[in-house]
Amino acid sequence: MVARPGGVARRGRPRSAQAHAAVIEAATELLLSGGLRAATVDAISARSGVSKATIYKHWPNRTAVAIDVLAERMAREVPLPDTGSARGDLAEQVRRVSAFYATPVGALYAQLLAQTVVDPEAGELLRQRFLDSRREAIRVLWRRALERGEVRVDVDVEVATDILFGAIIFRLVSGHQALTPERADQIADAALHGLLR
Amino acid sequence: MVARPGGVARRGRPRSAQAHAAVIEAATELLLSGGLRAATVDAISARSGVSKATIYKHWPNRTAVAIDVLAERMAREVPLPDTGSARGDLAEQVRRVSAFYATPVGALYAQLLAQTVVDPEAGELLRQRFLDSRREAIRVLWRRALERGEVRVDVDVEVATDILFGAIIFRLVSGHQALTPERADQIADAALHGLLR
Amino acid sequence: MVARPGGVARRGRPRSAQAHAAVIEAATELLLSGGLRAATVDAISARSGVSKATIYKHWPNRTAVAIDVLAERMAREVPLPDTGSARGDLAEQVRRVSAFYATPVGALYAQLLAQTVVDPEAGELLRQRFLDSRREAIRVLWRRALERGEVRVDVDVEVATDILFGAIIFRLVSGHQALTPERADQIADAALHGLLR
Amino acid sequence: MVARPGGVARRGRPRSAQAHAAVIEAATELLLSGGLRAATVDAISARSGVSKATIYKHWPNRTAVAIDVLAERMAREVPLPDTGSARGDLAEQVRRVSAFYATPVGALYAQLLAQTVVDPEAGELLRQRFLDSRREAIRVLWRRALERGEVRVDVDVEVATDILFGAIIFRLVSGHQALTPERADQIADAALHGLLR
DNA sequence: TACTAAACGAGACGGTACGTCGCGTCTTATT
DNA sequence: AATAAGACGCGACGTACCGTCTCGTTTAGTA
Repeated sequence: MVARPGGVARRGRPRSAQAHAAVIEAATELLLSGGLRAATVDAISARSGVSKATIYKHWPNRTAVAIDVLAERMAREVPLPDTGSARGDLAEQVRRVSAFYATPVGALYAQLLAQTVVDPEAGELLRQRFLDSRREAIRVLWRRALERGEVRVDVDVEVATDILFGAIIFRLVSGHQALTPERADQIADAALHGLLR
Repeated sequence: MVARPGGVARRGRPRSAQAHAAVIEAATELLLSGGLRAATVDAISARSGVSKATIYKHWPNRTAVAIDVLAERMAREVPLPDTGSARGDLAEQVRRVSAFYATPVGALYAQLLAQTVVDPEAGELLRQRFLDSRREAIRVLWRRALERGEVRVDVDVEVATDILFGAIIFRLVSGHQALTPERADQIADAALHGLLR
Repeated sequence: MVARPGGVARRGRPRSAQAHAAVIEAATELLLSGGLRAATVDAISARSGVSKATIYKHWPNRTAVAIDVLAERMAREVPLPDTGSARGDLAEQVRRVSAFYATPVGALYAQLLAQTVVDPEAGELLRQRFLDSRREAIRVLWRRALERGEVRVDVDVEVATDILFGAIIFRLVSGHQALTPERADQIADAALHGLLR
Repeated sequence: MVARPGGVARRGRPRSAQAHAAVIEAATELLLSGGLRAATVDAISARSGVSKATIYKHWPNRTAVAIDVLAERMAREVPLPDTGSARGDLAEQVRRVSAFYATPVGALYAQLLAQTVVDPEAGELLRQRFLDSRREAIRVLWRRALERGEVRVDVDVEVATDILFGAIIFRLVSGHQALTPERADQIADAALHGLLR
């Protein structure tokens, strides 16, 4: 039998990994073009050619699909910096994260964060698949800075993380002002001022 | 005859203030007991005795009703402090806001903030009816502090606001740790450390 | 001051004949262009500039307005024939009625007849304002024919009327075939064949 | 594998015959107790336990459901007569149809006929699912009578059908007089008088 | 010339039903 | 035995008319 033009998936049994990838791809496109709203299970199914039942076998709900899309993108696009100084590393990380959030994928993160509040299970999932590893990365930077004696000993690392990134998240979520690189620098400066020795 | 204060005389039967109030009351109850999810237009209509059509004449959608509920509560429950010092006022405000967010109504705010991201119109409305006035309150405190020479001149008030409340919002929205009064104090301390002279 | 015909002098502002006429005109336009469906009270009000409340003071419901429109048109457009023979008169009347029903106003009649079945009050009204006078006209023709000895004595006039016009109504209402003049003639011929001596 | 009788094998879950039947049953009850008015889609859904969405997948609107109810009843309750003579068959059929229309289901037919006029799509459906087969039955009787030489050759079968049943329909729809068996006989007699040789 | 009562336009109101959408589950035929 | 196709119950959406009900504004007749 001749292969189909365009490499369209064949129907039938041997398709599991392929179906998974097709869903992620279709979901990514929908999420980037129309946001979380547009990525309905029906739409993903129609676009990917994967049946709804199969999607529900791979993920518990549509939010979980979106979280997978986000986690994959974030890991790929925002690696940890190492500039040699705590101030430099932390400021650079704020800048990178801020830049990432300004992209369409960043907007997706805000939408997922939002979903979290209404749907606790999605929240747990988002934390597991995404947030925890990001916070852990900050803990590494902070520990490094502590060893170098660059930061205040009396400030908890969790509080520090909240302060450094909370302002950015706030801006991202509430949308009262744009999240420009300049703003990100100002925020990093002012926040670090209270955290460094 | 004197023209009405603030407007032309409207023709036709005026909107029923009673219906409006009944909707707000029913919505409040539903929001507090079941969150944003439970406050469907059908449910509000059934509980308030106000018809769906009327609700849709007063508000564009259910989110707008919830925003009105929130705005009313927040205005009533979180007045501006005046302790005599900038540090005191700002720290006290962070504490109050944080305490408010820990209540069921505060949880509602998080849910609305969430909705905002998915629904830009709701975002605009939330900013108009709620956020702008809260931020304006902070600006007043900041200006007072500037006059007293207590805060850094080179920090923009918008950045300061983001830092002071962003961390709280972050915690509220992402739910990685509980928002206790102690945490609120720590956050206020560390953040203010970077903002005061 | 002259006493009003048939009534006490009424206090207050008299009913506006102009409003009445405007409603009839707007309703006629709506009925002819979009049928009974389109002639909603809201639409009539908007088009005529007469308020809904006023319309409901002049008529009990929208069907009553349509009946008035129909009655006025029918009376104006289909007078009784007098050709000199029973066969001629009756056949001519079948032809005229049939031609009238083929017009847009005739279609309206079918729609009202239909409404009748669902809404008994409308049925009573339609019979009073419209049907009774039409049937009475046939009775006159029939009596004339009886005197001339042209029709069967053993056939009840009501039955005769049903047969003569029922076929046309059937066609009009069920729409299985068009109501052409030729068909009307054929129907008149075949039906009269069973009624004449 | 052998192709299915009358069609290609359909993919996916087949439509539930059970749901279909439940809708028909619930609709029948509602129609008989409260007429076309009472048979709203919401009510049918509630009574049958079948969701609105499913009902709308099986039928385009509520009128179509009622038409199916009617067609099923009529086919079951009014079989074609065969008395041996054309006069007998046709007269008997007029009597049977007339008796059927006098029942609550008959009243439903009138209401549907009514709906038809306002809603052309419903009209087409009613003709397809109901009227055409009834008229075909008459054509069979007429042909049989023609072969026996009992009816006039110069009368079209469509015209004959209109005359025989139009009077009954007229009475049914306009409600000017009751549709008694005696009247039905008189109508059959007078009408046939003009159609027989 | 006022007064007053009814009718008026504008439009809000409670109510009922509409037809649609998305969810997450299920059933059948296919491969 | 995993899939695609797609039907299903559920619940909510936002809209359309219905007929009723305020409002503030004419418009005549009455005092």
